[in-house]
Amino acid sequence: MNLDPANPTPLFQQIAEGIRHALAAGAYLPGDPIPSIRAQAQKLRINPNTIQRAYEQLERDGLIESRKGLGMFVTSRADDSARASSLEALRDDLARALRAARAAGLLPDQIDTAYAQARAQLDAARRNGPARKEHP
Amino acid sequence: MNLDPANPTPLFQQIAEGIRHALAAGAYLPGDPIPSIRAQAQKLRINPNTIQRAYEQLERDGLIESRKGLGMFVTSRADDSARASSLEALRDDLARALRAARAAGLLPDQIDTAYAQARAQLDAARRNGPARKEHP
Amino acid sequence: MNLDPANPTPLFQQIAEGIRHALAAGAYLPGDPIPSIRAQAQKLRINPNTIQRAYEQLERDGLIESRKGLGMFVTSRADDSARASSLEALRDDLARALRAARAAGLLPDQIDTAYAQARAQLDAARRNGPARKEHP
Amino acid sequence: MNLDPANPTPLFQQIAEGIRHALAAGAYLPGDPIPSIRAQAQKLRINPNTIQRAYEQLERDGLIESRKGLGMFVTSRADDSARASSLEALRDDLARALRAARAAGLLPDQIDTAYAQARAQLDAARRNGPARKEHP
DNA sequence: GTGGTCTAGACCACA
DNA sequence: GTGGTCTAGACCACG
Repeated sequence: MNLDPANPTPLFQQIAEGIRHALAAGAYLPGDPIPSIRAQAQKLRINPNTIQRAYEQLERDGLIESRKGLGMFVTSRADDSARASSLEALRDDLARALRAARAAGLLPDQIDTAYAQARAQLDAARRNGPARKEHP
Repeated sequence: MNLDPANPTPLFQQIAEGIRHALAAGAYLPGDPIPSIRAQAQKLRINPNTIQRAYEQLERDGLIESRKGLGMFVTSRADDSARASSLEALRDDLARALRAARAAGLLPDQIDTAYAQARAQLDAARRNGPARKEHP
Repeated sequence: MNLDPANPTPLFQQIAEGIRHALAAGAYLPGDPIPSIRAQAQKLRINPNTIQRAYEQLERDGLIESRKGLGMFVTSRADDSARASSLEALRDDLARALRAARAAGLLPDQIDTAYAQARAQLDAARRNGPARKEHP
Repeated sequence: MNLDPANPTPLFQQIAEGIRHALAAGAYLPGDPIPSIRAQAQKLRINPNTIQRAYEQLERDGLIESRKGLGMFVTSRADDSARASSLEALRDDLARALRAARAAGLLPDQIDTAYAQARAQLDAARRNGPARKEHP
C-alpha cells in the first residue's frame, strides 16, 4: 500500500483506495476478515481514527460489512464492486478533466494528443515495472 | 464565470481559473485592465479579499501585473501562458487518472473505452450548446 | 525574530524572512515541525491569518510543506534553499544599489568607499555582539 | 528620465530621483526654474498629483524652493545636496543589505564576493554604454 | 478611485 | 489539535 503523508489527497482516502485495489486484485476473498482497525493502525503507524474513516467509506460503498463482535468482513460482491467503482472513478476523472480543458479553450486535437501522451507514458511505465517513474 | 460555493476547490481558485480561461480565450488583451478587485467583488457578490487572493495568484503566475493606484493589467505573454498552463493542467489530470486506474487493476481496453465515452460526451455537449450539463 | 510593525515591508514577509534565517542557520532541521500557526500567532501576538500568509509563502518557496492535521514540516533541502535565496537576495540588493549610485553620478571611488564603510560597520557590530545597533 | 510604471518603487519617487540625478549632473543650475507641475505632468503624461508629490519631496530635501507666484527654483546648494543625498542613500542601501545578509547567516567571504560581482557587472555595463543590460 | 496589509472571528476537513 | 478558506471591516500608500 502506497501511503504518502505529503500527498494532498487525504490519508484516509489513500488507505481506502489501497484496500479497494487489494480487493479488486483478489488479495482478500469474499467472506474474509480484513485487519482490525487497531491492527491496521499499528501496522501502518497511523492514527486509528484515520483507519476508521477509511473503513467507514468502504462500508458505505458496500465493499466490507461489519459483523457485531467479530470485525469487518469482505462482502460477497466486493471484488466486482471494487472494479466497478474504480471504473466509475476513472470515468468521472476523465470527464472532469475534459470539461475543464474544453472550458479553457483547448482544441480537441490538443486534448487527444495529451491523452495519447499520458497513455504512452502509462504503457512505458508498465513495461519497465512499477518502480520506474520516467522513461529511461 | 462558473462559481460553485459547494465545490471543494477553493473559491479563489475557481475565480483565478475563470480569468485564466478568459485570458486564454482572448477576452482580455495584453495591456488591458482587468476588472478592479472591488468591482469584481461586487459583481460576483464575493468578499474583496477572496478576489484579491485570486488576482494575487494570477500575478504570481505572470498573467497579470499591478500598477499602483491604477489597477491590474494583462501581461504581454498572458494568453500564451494561460493556454500553456491549461494544457499542462490537462496533462497532469490525465496522467493522475490513468495512474490511479492502472493501480486499480483496470485493463488498458477499459481505460481507452472510458476515455472514448468521456470524449464522446464532450462532443455531444459541444454540439448541443454550452448550457447542456447531462448526457443528451 | 525581529518584527517591526513600523517597517514598510509587510509583517508577513518579515516573519517569513525570520524563519528563512532560522532555517539557514539550522535552527530547524529537515523533517522537523515548525511552530503551529496558532502557537506562533500567540507567541508573536500577531493575527493567525498573518502567520498563515508567511507560512504560505515559505511553502511556495519549497522550504516547508504541510501535512494535513499534523502541521508544517521542514523540507529536506530547506536549509540549502534558504541560504541560496539569501545570497540571491543580497546580490539583487547590491546590484540595485550600485545601479542607482551610478545613475546618480557617483564616482567608482565613492562607491567603493561607501561599501568599505558599510563593511567595517558590519564587522564592528559583529565584534561588539549582535545587540549593538549604532557605530561604536 | 527612466520611468517604469511596473516598477514597484512609487512613480513619484522615480520622478524625484530622476530630477535629483539631473541636478547632480548639472542639468539645472542654481537659480534656474524647474518645469511647472502642469508642464511636467503633460510632458510625462502622468497625473499632476504625482508630480506634486515628487516636488514636495525635493523641496523637503532642500533641493528646490518655491517662490510665490513664480514657480519652483533650484536651490543654491542643490547640486552638492543632490550628490550628498545620493551618497547617503547608497550608504543606507549598502548597510541595510549587509545587515540582512549577516542576519541570514551568510559568511563575510560570500558577502565580499557578491559585492565584487555586482561591482564588476557595473563596470561592464559602464564600458558597454548605458543601454546594455547584460555582458555580451 | 486603485491595490495591499492586517485584524477579528467564523466554519470546514483532517489526524 | 492541525492547516485552509471565507467574510467583515479597518487602515494605508499611490495616482
